[in-house]
Amino acid sequence: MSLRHAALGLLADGPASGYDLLKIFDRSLAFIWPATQSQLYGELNRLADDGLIEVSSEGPRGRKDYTITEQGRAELERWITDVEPDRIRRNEALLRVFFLGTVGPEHAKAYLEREATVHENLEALLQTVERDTDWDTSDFDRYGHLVLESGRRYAHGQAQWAHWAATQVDNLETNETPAPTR
Amino acid sequence: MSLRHAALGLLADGPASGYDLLKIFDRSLAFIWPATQSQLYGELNRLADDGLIEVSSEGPRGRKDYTITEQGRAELERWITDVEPDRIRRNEALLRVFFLGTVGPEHAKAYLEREATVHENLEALLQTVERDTDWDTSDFDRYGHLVLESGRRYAHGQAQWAHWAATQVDNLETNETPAPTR
DNA sequence: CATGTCATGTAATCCGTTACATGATTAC
DNA sequence: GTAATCATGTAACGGATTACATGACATG
Repeated sequence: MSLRHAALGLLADGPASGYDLLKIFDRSLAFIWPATQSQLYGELNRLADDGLIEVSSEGPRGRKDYTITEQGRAELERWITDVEPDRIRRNEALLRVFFLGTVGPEHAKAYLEREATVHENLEALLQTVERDTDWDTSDFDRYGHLVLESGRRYAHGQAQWAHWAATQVDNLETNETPAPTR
Repeated sequence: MSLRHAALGLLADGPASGYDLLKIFDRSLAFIWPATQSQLYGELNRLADDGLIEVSSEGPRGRKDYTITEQGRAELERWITDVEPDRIRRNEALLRVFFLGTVGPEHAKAYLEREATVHENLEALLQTVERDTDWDTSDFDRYGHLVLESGRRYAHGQAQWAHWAATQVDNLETNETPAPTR
């Protein structure tokens, strides 16, 4: 139930509509926790039903501004400090690596070099975002900045790993017991 | 549909039953692509219905050994080389970081140090697995070894990041425009 | 007045998790 | 004979994705 708490967390920074939250999602949380429009609107209704947020004003075009309640703040803190995070890290790109033996060394190396490029591009993108953003406007942005740095390091590390892994392929395929050099 | 291809990939290494695959999952793919028993058995039936695998022998206790078909091998290769991997990387622990401003600097630092510890433990665990495993028995294991190294580097990097992030908290909270030192 | 943006909602489908159910065979 | 392990399956539920639907308001 993380989307629930993501929405709650955004509303802890101030009132907003579903539409507002969606835009914030797309340029921040989406990297770490994507959410679709349907999903968000549904969750906001459920949060309101449960008293964790409430409609604080209604605007034109059916707009509803939500405000977090005391109960909502308590639930958010509980979630952050008392609930052990789920450590599941599904990764389709790494899953494929297990099976690279079935496509032959050339395809395998090409796959790994492509992974390197993808992550180099990601690192470059994150660096651009880092430069072009004012990180000092809210707690949300200040802490978001730390998350971005985590992503940058991850992208950098994965790119390096992929280059290294590509150099290992020939060792693996010739079946000389590898003792791989890190 | 990654579980589908994960099962296909395991069967590319040789025939096995759902029960066998489940055990292999638990000590290899589960880190990157967890799957439950129900899910696997269901998927194997669907793969057989679609002609990508077939029951090659039936043993005691209703055991069914599956073998990958030519069609299945073709589909596996197509998936690895032609299908762009999904890049979604949901991470509940990092999601919480966005909201650390709501719990105060002490809780925030404690949270980040705990993340550091968790990842240090993970790195240690992966190092143990690395030492205690014979990686040279199949292509699956040889390439799995590369995946493990990716995980080890990730755990190491996240731990370092978390320590660094913890040192940044005071800067952020005193609202001195940070210019954080990497 | 037409197009774009704002704004919310519903329905179908798929994937994943949890729990339950059942029975055969092996080892002590 | 009874407990552990082998072995497969079903059902209920919840979360996520995609597609569809609808309409108000603003801009040129």
